[in-house]
Amino acid sequence: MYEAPRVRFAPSPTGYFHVGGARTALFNWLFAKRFGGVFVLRIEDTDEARNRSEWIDGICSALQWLQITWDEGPYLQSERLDLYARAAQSLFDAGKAYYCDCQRSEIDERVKTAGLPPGYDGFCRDRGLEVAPGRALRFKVPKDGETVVDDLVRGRVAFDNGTIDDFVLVKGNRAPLFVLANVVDDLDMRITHVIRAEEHLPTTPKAILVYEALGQKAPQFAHVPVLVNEKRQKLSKRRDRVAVEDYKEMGFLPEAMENYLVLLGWSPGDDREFLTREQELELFSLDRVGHSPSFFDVTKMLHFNKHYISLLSPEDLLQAALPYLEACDFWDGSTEQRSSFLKLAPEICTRIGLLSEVPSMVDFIYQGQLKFDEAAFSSVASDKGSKDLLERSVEIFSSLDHFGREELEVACRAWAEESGLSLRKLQVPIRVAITGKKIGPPLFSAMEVLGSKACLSRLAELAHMLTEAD
RNA sequence: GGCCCCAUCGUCUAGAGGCCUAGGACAUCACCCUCUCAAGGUGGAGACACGGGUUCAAAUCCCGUUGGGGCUGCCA
Repeated sequence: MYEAPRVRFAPSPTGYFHVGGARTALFNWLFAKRFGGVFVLRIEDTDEARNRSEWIDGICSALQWLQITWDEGPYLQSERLDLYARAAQSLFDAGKAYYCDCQRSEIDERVKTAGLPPGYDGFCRDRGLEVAPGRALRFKVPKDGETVVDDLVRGRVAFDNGTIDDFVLVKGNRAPLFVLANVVDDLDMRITHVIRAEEHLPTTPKAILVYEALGQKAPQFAHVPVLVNEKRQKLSKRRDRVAVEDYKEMGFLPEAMENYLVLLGWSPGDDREFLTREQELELFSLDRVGHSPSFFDVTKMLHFNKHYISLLSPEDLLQAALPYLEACDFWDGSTEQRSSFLKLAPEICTRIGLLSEVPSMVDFIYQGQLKFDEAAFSSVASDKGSKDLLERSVEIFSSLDHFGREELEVACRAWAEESGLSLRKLQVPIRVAITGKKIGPPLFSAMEVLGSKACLSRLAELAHMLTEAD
């Protein structure tokens, strides 16, 4: 369908990696890979406020984390300035652009007194100004006709040239602006398809005009809908949680985030939601991209995360949870610790939504001095039967030949039977004694992993504490 | 203000004129399962913004209205 397209993802370094950017990058990547094309990474750092190497590293590592790999780049626009300067010069020489020394305030004032709509009034268009410090280079937009964007997702969008101001190509300090650098680079990098957020649609006719002025053919455009917040506004750093890094830190798995993101504005056309990369590659197409903005819904993304976490092998869960474990003072990463973690892993991977929840599920195994959840402790303490239950449990468990989950369960069921208590009721104080909490992995598995010695002493200890409290 | 885009359950979406008394998923509610919590299972509630056309037939096509959003910078 498309022959070896060349696409690019061209983020501007802002100090964090925006989820909307991640989605755009993903669509570009999928499109390129689907048709055997090339994915180029280009950093748009022409604005001096946006060029810091650690920000660029941040973009790269976030992309890598999401498994979005680039074939070329990262190219830095800040290192390609001469290219833009040459293009600007040729535009000026051809009479397609002119220098302007107007200050913003002057323009605003003129426009206001003339009762014109806000924007540039073309004051310098015919003044024949030469290049000089402080003078910006503006593009001479044709007065008549229209510029059409044949958008791959939106169809034909026409703009009246009369509504487009003479925009700035090069700043007074010689720095190129977005439209210029963007066009020059897309040309130089032989980009065939520009897949980007819809917010760029209104500036696309400007870009097309520049391509034409340069005597070149414009690439194909595809504008994908933006991501919005619950108030349906474009996601912004100020008011919304937009950094991919934040979600990584919260404990989202990259595959969960990627899978969630691909479904924002695109669908495979059937009821499938959990998709592998292979399936996405097989199914992705621009004409299945929707036209309306999507709400970035963390709750639904959490659902994907739960799913992918539940699929993790014990080893993979450990690996993924390591950063959270290592932040805990009880974790030393010893072989013993790892092996008991691995034993309990199958029980915890269906019980958490975020990797950051892992420590609270396993901490009881590693704490020398068990930390009790306050509410859990007081609910056990307030129940008069707790102490007897605990003392009795020590007797029962210490007589076991083998301290395994099955034996523990059999013993407890028999005990419940004879005492007339439900298994559910009976396990409450035991669970709190063992794990310090009311919720957690299945009790008998937890006990098996902890081992008989520690279990028995914790049981006795809590019983003792309740005695003292009396 | 001007230009542009958008419009199916609360949310993400399926739907490319009859298959739609509109399907799925998340969230939500109920029930089942159950050693806690999850997971899983079953079921419920829940949408074509409005008004005109076109057509034998419209969620699907056209026009308008309304609503939302984006752009309008010597940011990208």
